[in-house]
Formats: sequence, C-alpha cells, structure tokens
Amino acid sequence: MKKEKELYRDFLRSKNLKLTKPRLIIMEAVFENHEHFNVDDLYEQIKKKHKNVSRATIYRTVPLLVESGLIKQSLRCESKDIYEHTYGHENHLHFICEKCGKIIESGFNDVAELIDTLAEKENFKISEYNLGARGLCSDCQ
Amino acid sequence: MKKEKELYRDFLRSKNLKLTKPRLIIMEAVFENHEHFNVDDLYEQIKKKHKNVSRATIYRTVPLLVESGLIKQSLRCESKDIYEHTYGHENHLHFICEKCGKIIESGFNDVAELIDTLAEKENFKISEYNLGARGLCSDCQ
DNA sequence: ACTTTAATGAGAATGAATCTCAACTGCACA
DNA sequence: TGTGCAGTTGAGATTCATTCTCATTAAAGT
Repeated sequence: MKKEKELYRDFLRSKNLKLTKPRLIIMEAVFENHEHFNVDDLYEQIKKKHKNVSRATIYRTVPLLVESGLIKQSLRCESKDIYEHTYGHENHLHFICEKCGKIIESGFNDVAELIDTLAEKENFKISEYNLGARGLCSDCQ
Repeated sequence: MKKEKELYRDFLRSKNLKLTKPRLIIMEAVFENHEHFNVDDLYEQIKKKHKNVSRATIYRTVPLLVESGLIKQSLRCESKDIYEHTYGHENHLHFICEKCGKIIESGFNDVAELIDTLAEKENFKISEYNLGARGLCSDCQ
C-alpha cells in the first residue's frame, strides 16, 4: 500500500493534478480489499467511513487510477464496468462461468508471449491485454 | 447466406420460436455486409429498406442470433455493445487502437490451443474465446 | 493568509438497453 | 381457406450506469 500511494502521488504530480482528500480516500478504498470491483461497490464501501464522497467524484477518479496504471478495466458484469488491480498483480486471464458468474483466474505468461509476437507482426504496441473465455466452470457443467 | 438462413430457421424451430418477418429482416441485415456492428447500425440499415422494424425488436432479436451461434458479442465501443459474425469466420483476436479505434484482427490458433490447456487444468469448458489487447496501431504510435 | 485555479457534491441530463401492453401475426388444425 | 391462440411486435415509457453542470470549496504556490 505504501508503494501504490507513492506511485499515485507521483502520477498526479506529473499531470499537475491536485492531491485532494477525495482522491486519497478513493484510492485507499480501492486498495483496501477488492480484487474486482465496480463504482457502486466503491461508493458503498467509502460511505461507511466517510460521508460526502459523491459518486460523480468516484466516476471522475477511477479513470485516473487506470491511467496511473494501478488498476485496469476488466470485464463488464451486470452491465456495469468493473475494474481490477494491476499493480503488484501478475497479468492473468479470466475464465468466466456463464451459469454462476464465477471468475477463475489463470496463468498468462506463455499466452502473452504468443500475443506479443502477433502484435509485432502488425506493428501494434500493446498497452493492455484483454484475455479470457466464457464457458462453464467445473461445478456448473 | 443460404446456410446461415437455414441454421437460423432450424434454431428458431428447435426453440419453438416463430419465423416472423422482422426476424428474417434483421438476420438478412446482419449478413448483408457488417463484420462488426451495433444495434444502432442495424436499425439505420434496416430503416432504409423496411419501415417499421423497431429498435426494441432488434434488441430482442440480436440475442437470438447470438444464441444460434451466428454472431457473438465482441468488444464494446463508444459504450455500445458490438457484435461480430462467427459463422464462417475463423476465430481471431482483436488489437484495438486506443487512439483511432481501428480494430486489427490477427491469427488465433496457437493462442487458442494454449488457452485450452489452461482451461483443462481448471476443468473449465470454454464456449467462447474473448481475446484481444488494447494499444496503439502502427499509424497512431 | 491570499489568490488563483482546479476539484467537489448534488442533482440534472444523457443514452443504451429493457420493459409494458395493446394490437398483430405465424402456424397448427379444422 | 378460415379460425383461434400463443408468441411477437411497435411505440413509447422506464430503468439505470455514466456523464455533465454549476455553484461552492479547497489545494498549493506566493
């Protein structure tokens, strides 16, 4: 959590953005526990400790966290955008169960390597992988 | 187009769904040209030839086309769901340019194989791959 | 402290997707 | 070919995530 905070500070400074209370509260909430979360989750979680952080501010701050590389947009779920940590987390791919909604994370490195070579062929510079598959988990088959 | 139509017919029959005029019009529009499309594209395209196919009906019909295996949900773009053909199209992965929005399609088989083995480990039955990466295309770098 | 300028909160606005319901239409059967 | 009925449709209303507006507030350099 120490490192994340510093990275975030540096990012804001580098963009001439102010280190405001809401921005800190939101980033702390993000790193408190969630692996995957959406804006609503965040809002509810923050409301418990701090009054007066509005949804609008969360919607405005999340893209900053994405841009800073601390989180990234992940799958959509129940027609909400959902996000996941990237800092300190290995890249991984998602298997999403179509029946129970469970998300299984799996290794990644070999896949990424393969995709890198494909991207190279197209002269495409990858900034973010988006890899997964839908189907049925072992419980639901 | 012959085959698609038959598959669609069979699918509807197998589900005890009626082969109505709007359902035919929509499926014909889908297979007329688009590689990638959203509901709005479809609506505009259909309006040119046929009056009176409502958006609601398109929203109701697209999931049928998905379920029948003729199309699948693809990336989201401009906060709209977008779809792509699957019937008669090799699986592929998408490189999406974050600047100009261009979608580059690239090979797939090796990646799919790799992912299959990962899925096997988790005892997960894949029904649909979802593979891509965001970044910058050669023109936008 | 003061000033400037960006950031915030609250609620209004937007817009894709879904729902409602009266009118309509495939389609099975006579 | 006509009849009945359950599934479908069109049009507009509704929902709900996300974005916008704007008056108020608060960082941060001086």
